[in-house]
Amino acid sequence: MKECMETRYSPEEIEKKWYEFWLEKGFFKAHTRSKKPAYVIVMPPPNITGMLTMGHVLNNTFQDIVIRMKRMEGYEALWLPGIDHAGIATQNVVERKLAAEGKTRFEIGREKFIEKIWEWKKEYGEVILTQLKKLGVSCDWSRTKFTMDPPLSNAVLEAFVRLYEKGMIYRGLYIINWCPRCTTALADDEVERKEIEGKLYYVKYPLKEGGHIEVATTRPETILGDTAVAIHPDDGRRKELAGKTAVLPFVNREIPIIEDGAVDLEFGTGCVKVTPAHDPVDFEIAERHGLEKIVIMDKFGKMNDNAGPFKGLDRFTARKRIIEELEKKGLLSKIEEHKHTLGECYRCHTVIEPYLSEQWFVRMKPLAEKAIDAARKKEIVFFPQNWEKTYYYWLENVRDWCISRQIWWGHRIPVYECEKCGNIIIRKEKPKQCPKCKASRLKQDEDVLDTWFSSWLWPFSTMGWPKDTSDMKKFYPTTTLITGWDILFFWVARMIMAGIEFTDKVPFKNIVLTGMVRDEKRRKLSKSLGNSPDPLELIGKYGADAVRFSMCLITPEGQDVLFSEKKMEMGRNFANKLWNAGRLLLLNYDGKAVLDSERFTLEDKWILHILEKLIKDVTESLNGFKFVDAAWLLYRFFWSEYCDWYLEFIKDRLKKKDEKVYALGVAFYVMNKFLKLLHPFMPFITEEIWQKLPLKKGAESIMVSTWPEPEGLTFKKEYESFEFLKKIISEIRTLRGEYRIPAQKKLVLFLRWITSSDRKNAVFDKIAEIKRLSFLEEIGFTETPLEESAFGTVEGIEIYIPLKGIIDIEKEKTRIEKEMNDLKKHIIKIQKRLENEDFIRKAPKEVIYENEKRLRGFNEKFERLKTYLEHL
RNA sequence: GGGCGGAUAGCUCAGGUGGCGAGAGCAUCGCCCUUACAAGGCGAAGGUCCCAGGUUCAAAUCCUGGUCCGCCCA
Repeated sequence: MKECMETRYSPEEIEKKWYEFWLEKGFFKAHTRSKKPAYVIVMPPPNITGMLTMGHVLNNTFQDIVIRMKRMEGYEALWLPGIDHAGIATQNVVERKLAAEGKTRFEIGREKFIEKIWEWKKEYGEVILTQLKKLGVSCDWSRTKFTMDPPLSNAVLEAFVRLYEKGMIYRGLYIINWCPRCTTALADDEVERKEIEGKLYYVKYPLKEGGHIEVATTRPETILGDTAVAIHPDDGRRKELAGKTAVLPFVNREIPIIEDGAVDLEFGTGCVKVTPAHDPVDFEIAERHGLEKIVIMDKFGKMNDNAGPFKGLDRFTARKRIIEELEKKGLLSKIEEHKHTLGECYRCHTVIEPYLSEQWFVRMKPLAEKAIDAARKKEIVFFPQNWEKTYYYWLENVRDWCISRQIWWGHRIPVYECEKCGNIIIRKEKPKQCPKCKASRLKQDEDVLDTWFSSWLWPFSTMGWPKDTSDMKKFYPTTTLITGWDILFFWVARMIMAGIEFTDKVPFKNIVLTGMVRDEKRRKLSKSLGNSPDPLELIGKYGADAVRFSMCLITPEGQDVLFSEKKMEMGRNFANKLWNAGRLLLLNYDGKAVLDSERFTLEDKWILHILEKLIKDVTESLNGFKFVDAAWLLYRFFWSEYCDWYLEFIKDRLKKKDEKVYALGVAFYVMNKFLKLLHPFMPFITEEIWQKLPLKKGAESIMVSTWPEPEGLTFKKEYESFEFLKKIISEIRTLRGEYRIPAQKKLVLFLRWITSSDRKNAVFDKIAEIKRLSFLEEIGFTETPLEESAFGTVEGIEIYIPLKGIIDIEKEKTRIEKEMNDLKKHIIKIQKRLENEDFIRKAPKEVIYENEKRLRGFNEKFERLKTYLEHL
């Protein structure tokens, strides 16, 4: 009943088949009634507008690895998926779609527009989740959540009301970051700063008292909103200017010259114009000096009534015109090249305008303190640990969070104003009447909440909070969060704050921060650069397993990944190797394989010994979220040990009827454990092979089988003997290579024992295998050195390959001399060390012993090479 | 300006608490279609461990300073 297997692994149908199987069996589902301990991961919800990127591939692979491993370890493993409504991004997408139809959202109105977004969401909103399935992720899809689902929306309103009632939310008129394209406020961390080669304009303001005062600015258009000029109180050079009055060009406003410590003496002329409604620093100066704050732009960044002659111009056009006009008036004294940073909207990359407006804010200090405490007390742990410092730094310098957004898509702020008496009511549901004056006309705040204001509740809003649901009881707090470091502040830190604030618990214990995926030139992957591969194409071409495994192999812990498609071949080739190893076993299997410790051979014990170590090492690496380490351990074990040595070695036994079943017994045993260790990385192919081979032990699927544990099958002595055999075989192969002797040319070879050794037995027992693996006709033994032979030496043994007529004496001499030179260097180094009295006195005994042993080995080898050279 | 991280083979990276003949993968160069696998096998070559000091019996590893390169925050 041999199954047919192609010589090449083709993943496509196999992946589809097993994913359907797992879904059908409900293996991804987690149960609240389970007695098993919970292990929970909540997926960082991708945007509904999102398409799968390599970044998603990377961190969802990591999440899947952890959750699959923990499931196999016997946890009630829950991986909860979901998507995020992504306020600004989604609104932009649907607005663009409307624009294509020649409409704007204002024309169709708020209600209709939101309807459109829901329609859009229905059609495209879950595309990314479908794409994720192709990757093989084992999420509990029955629990898929969306931030705008009624229970999650309820959680958002609940959080808002609670914070408001505690006095932690306030409304105020402040400078915020304004995106004139999205026409909304943004939080500080939603602004991306870019350094640009800009210009610094030096402008003269006439003084009422006569003369001028010169200021420098990068934004001349804001002149129109100036309400003062400031100098530094310690500025001796301009002391006499203080208290005088400047007259603004264009609008002829008289503004005072004031003194304020915030002025940078070194910058520009040392005098700064103060525009309180368009600059955060100037705003503070204005607060200190009681200055007027004049807004000069509308929400689209167009100059307003306060801009006098420039009214109606876009802010950048206004800048140009103002420069021209200043020049005409002779008020522009010079323009300098000037490097400075500019804020951009992180969603649409429009230049941010600092803008005075009324917004809602969350007081962050009290929340941040508790979040810092939690980390200090190790209630949360970062992987890699370094991120802890960044986390502290941000929280220690956190500013209040602007949470209102002037868009339509999102959770509308639950604030109602009585149209009659102006009373403000904060409530989850719209009140029927004003509790104060009983009027029934109440108007809800137009704004919606920042999307992150719903995301920060994600670990518990997805579990049904504020209700005390069975999910909350069983699965909250969650165990591990895996996400990119770029949203440490946006999201991770805020979730910790929210968790502590609303549930009294940190929302997760482990925080694993992955690097960003970049191209080989270290550039971020982006659509506009065209360096962003389509993960689905990659999966189609190489297989999901290969993409997953390759990404693990190439992603250094906590660092950015340099992606290139070529690297996907590593995983694909590995999958093929795995496939063919499975094929080899299957081709030899006649329905009988027996694991019998009485029949273990040297190579059996060797492979079992290193398997034992592999199990420990892989488990440990994964528990420390060191995915690269674990992947390479698996790669090397399987390819360089199991395939290259073990399977090659047992081929002789596979040909013998009475030994075959026992060899297969061990081969299958090791394969079974190995496939399980690999399964979290390559779920599909491991399932396929596991199902094909006689490996099943009471489980329907490898994904619900048990995680391997060390079983005490250690054989130190046999391990070393086998390593010795490997060295002999390698040495012979090296000699062959040196003399370019092709494998077809069978050689006769002589071994000479230098020291009697218990390893002799190992060699005698495995003569057949040694012969086969180093392509020898015959192995003989000799008491004395042989002439005209290629020579090699391994520990207590000398190797001679008679090469009469073939051997090039001069070449051989050079080779041996080079080897002797290298050896001599090391010998001298160790000798010196051992002759050093301080070393003998101070170094640990083991180190001294090790050095002595190594020196003996080197010397022995050196002497043998020397003798050989003399005989040449 | 403040903070964090990095510099090891041509490239990308490993090298907890000091002690290895300094490793891997890819790339390179030989030889081989040896009945699991050419997406393969066997072998080789390739290093001033960024620089300068210091600590130590001993430094790629620890300390100080410097150079260069990333990133984050003002």
